[in-house]
Amino acid sequence: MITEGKFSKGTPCKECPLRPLPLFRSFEAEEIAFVSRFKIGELVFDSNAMILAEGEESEHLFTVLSGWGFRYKMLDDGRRQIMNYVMPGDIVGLQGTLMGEMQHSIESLSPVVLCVFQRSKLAELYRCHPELAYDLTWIAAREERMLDENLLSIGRRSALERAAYLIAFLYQRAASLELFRSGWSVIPITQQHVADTLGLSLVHTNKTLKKLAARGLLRWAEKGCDVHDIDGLLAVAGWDGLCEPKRPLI
Amino acid sequence: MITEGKFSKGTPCKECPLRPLPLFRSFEAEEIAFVSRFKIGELVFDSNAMILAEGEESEHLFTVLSGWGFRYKMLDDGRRQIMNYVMPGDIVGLQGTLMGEMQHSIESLSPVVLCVFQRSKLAELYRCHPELAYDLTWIAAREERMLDENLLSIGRRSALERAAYLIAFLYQRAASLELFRSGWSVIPITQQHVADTLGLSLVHTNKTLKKLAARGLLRWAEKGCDVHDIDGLLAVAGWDGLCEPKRPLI
DNA sequence: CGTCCAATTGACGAGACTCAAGCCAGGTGG
DNA sequence: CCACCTGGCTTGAGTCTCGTCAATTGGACG
Repeated sequence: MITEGKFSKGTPCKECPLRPLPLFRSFEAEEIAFVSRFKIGELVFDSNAMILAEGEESEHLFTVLSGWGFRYKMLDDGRRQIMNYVMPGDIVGLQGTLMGEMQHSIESLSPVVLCVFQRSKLAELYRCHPELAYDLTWIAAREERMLDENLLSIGRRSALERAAYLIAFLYQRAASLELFRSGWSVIPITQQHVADTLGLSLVHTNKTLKKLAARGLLRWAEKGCDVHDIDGLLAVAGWDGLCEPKRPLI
Repeated sequence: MITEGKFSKGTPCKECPLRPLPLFRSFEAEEIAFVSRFKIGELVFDSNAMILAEGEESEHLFTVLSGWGFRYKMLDDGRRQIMNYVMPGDIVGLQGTLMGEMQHSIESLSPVVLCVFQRSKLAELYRCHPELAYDLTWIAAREERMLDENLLSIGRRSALERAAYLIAFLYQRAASLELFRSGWSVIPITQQHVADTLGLSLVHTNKTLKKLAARGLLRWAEKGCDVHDIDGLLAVAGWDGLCEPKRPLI
């Protein structure tokens, strides 16, 4: 379960596989040059590894280069709530970097590669690269927006709507990152993850997902959820779908 | 219900009544001078006024100078979820400023005064005042942290725990702003607000609050919730309480 | 004195939880 | 190669939390 990440030098930012995606805004050569100096290497994790733990003081700031993970908190008695999922391009450890101690944990759902940034250079980023500083705030505001949607879902949607919303949400985020190019559109989570995201029990989550499957909207596959009918899911959730403008990337 | 705010010139930032509070970090004269130029006036709202509406393009950025409000989203059929509450020192409209359209609405719970900032000067803030830019990111991260706690609560705590958590949370935030100096510690919300925050029905919320009242932890007063035993509430919620370091203020 | 809003209360049903088994695939060790 | 184990999915039964409906109270206000 808990694995230390392996450190390596990694790819230079100039050749970053994410930047060319249409999802991300374009970058000045100067910005990329700074980010290159900001980045001190990469960390590689297996599936089901603890990437960051609540209470930890994260020395660094990270960007997800590849893979899936999830961000969660736990109560003392073991109840777990998943707050959000992390995917390529997402920033990880910002809270810890800004405010000291991490208030949540992050685990991987698949092999994950993180870009590691030097915390001490953060001040330089704010001083010398206001556009990137702005981007950091923007990314924090984006996370807030996702949390708002999630909260709306858990607080006010029925179990069926919630489940449909979650799967549609994850599908759309992954699709916009072109993670499904291989033909398969499988989201690498277990039903326990779904339950802990939706605030439901595992048993009831299972029965709810069955209903969505019975309508032909999805199928539970070997290693996750296979989406069959994204429009159907959106309709059940009563959700317009993700509408993301071009995103920055640190 | 819906009221247009009234605009006025307002107090100069040098004499801001919030800054001297021990809760906020100290500021350089230069920073205050910039913020003074950044601020273009004040907006005053009555109780129960719509401060910002979902879908609106907010022309400006705001800081709450005084009063209480709440931030919420609605589903098409009228179900409402309150995401968080806004209190003095909180920034309002950042999402709208950064990303265009507002994705949530804000209403006042009491008379509210907002400081109005010129959106067009935001770039200058990032260019010339990296510490303030950093503060903006910090504040966004703080909001995220509150949302995380809230999500944990709604997803995984029982109705009684949730209610205790919410009241304790609001009480502590208000106390740290010294809003209760007058002797009264009344949180100006209705049970409908509590219900819409906790994701419960009004009836069940009422019964839950009665249980807390029966234990002597609070009392429902004329115009809100009167906290009697904050430690008792924290204990029921299984929560350590707010632990906030010195905060920035824009 | 009526009206309105918020709080309250009781009755009843639906949705969600817990408990308890069973199933199936993949991995491991003999 | 097979027996065993484990993790994740499935299912049924019984219980309880929580939602809905409906009616009432009580204070504030005109």
